[in-house]
Amino acid sequence: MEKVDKIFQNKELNPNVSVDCVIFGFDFEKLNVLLIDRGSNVGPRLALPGNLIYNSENLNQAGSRVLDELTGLKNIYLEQVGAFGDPDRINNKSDQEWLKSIRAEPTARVITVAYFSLVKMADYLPQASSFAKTAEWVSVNEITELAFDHIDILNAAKGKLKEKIKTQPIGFNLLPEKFTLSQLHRLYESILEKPLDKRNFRRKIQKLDIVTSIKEKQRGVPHKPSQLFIFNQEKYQLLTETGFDNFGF
Amino acid sequence: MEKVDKIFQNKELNPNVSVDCVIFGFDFEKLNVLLIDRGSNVGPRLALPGNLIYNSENLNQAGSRVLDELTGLKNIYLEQVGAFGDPDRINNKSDQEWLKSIRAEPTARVITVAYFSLVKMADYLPQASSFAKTAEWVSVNEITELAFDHIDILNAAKGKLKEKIKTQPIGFNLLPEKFTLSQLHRLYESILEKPLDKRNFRRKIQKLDIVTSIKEKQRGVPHKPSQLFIFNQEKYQLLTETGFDNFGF
DNA sequence: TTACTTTGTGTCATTTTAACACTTTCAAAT
DNA sequence: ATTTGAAAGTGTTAAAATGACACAAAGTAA
Repeated sequence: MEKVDKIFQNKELNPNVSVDCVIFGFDFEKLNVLLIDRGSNVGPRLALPGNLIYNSENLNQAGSRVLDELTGLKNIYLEQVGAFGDPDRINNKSDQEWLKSIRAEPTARVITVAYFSLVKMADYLPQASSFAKTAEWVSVNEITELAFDHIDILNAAKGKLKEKIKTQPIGFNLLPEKFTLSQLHRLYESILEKPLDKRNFRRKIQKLDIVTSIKEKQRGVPHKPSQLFIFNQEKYQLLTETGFDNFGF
Repeated sequence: MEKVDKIFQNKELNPNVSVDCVIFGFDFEKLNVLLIDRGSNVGPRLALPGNLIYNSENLNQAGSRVLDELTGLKNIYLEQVGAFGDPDRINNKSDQEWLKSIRAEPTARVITVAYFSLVKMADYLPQASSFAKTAEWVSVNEITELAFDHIDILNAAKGKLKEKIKTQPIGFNLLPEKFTLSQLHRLYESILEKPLDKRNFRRKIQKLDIVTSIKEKQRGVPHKPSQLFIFNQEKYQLLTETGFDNFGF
C-alpha cells in the first residue's frame, strides 16, 4: 500500500496533465462563459480557468475542483469535452512566462482535459467575489481570442453542448428553478444558434410534458406577466423509459 | 529553439499520458473490435491496443501511430472518444506486472486518451500477420471483460460511434468500396443495436441519394444477386450545404 | 387613457415515419 | 430438367410530426 502510494506520487501535482473548464452561464439573452482575466502584460488577456491535476484525484474530481476553487460552487453539471494538447499549444512567449509565474515547476509538455459545466449565472457574480483571481462573464459571441489553444477548446465545448441539448434536458441547469417558456425558448435559440418558431417550440415542450406550470406568474414586468414553470424530472424519466431518444431540434 | 526542445523533452515518451485505440471492423454480420492477446498469465487476457505518447507528437498522431504499429494501416478514420484515468485504473497485480514488462519505466499515474477507428476488416487479417504482438478480432457482443478500465473505454467508444453514425456517413469506412444495401443495412443495425425495417431503410438511403448504383452485381451467391453501390462523397457534400443535419435514425 | 411590450394561442398543408407481404433471381441439390 | 432454399427487391397507407403563419390579452409607464 505504501508502495502503491509511492509509485503514484499521490498528493502531488502531475506536471503533464491539466484540466480546463468551459463554464457556461445564461443571462436570459445569450450564452456566456466565465473567463480568467490574466491582466494586460500577457498575450490574450482572457483564458479558461484550469489547473494541473493531482495524482490522487480522478479527472472528474479535478474538473469539479477547478470549478469549485474559482466559484465556490459544488454539485454542478459537468461533462468532459475531450483531451487537447499539441506539443506547440503554448504558442507565445508571454503565455510561457505567465505559466511559470503561476506554477512551481517548469513547464513540461502538458495535455489538458477539457470540461464544460452549466451554472446558473445568479449563483456566481464575479464582482461580489473576493477571490484572488479575477473572473468575468463574457458573451460567447464576443470571444475572438483566448490564451493557448483555449479557443479550440471553447469551440469544441460549444459544439458538444449543442449536440447534447438536442438529446438531454440539461438546459435547465442554466435556468433558475422557476422559469418562463420564453426564457427556455431563448436559451435553446442561444445554444443552437438558430431561430426557433415560438409556437412550435412551446407546442413541442408542452407535448413532451417535462415542464409543469406552477401557481405563480412573473411580477413587476411592464407587459403581460408570464406563467412560471419548473422542470419535471419524474416525467422526463418516464419519457426515457418509453424509448425517448431526442428532442427533434 | 534548442531551449524549447529541451523543455518539452521531445523524442521522449511521456510517462503520464497514453493513447488506447478501439479499432472497429465489420464482418457483414456484426461489429468487431481488434484486441491484443496478452497471454494467459495475466488477469483478463484481452486488452485494447495502446501505448505511451511521445512528447513530440500530438494526440491524433499518437492514435494513428498506435493503429499503424499494430496493423500497418495509414490514413484511417480516427476520432477521439475522450480521456480516461482514475488513479486506481491499474486495478490488479498482474496488470501492473504486465505493464512493467512492456515499458522501460516504472508505472506512474497514467491518464489515457481513447480513440476509435473504423477499418475494413479485410485490410487486416491477424493470422496473416507476423507482428510480435498477437491481435485478434473479437465480436463486441462477446466482450465481457478487458484489462484495466478498457471495458469503460469500449463502451464509451460504442456510444460515440452510435451517436456519430446518426449524423455523419462514417459507416462506409467499415465497408469495401463496393457494397450492397443489405450490407449497409446490417451495418446500421449492428451499430445502433436495433432492428431497422428493410424497406424503410432502403428508401431513406436512396432518397438521400448518397449512394450510387454501379453496373455490377454480386456474383456466385446462391440467391438473387444484389446490386452493388458506392458511396458518393460529392452528393453528400451537396446535402450538407443544403442544411442536412442527421439521418433520422 | 393611451402607448408600449411581451405573452399566449390554433389551424392547415406538407413531410416524414412506421407497419406490412409477396415476387424475383440465382446456385445447389436431386 | 426440376425443385428447393435463400436473400433481393419493391409500394401503399394511416398516423404523426413539422413548418409556416397573425392577432388578442395583460400588464406597466407615461
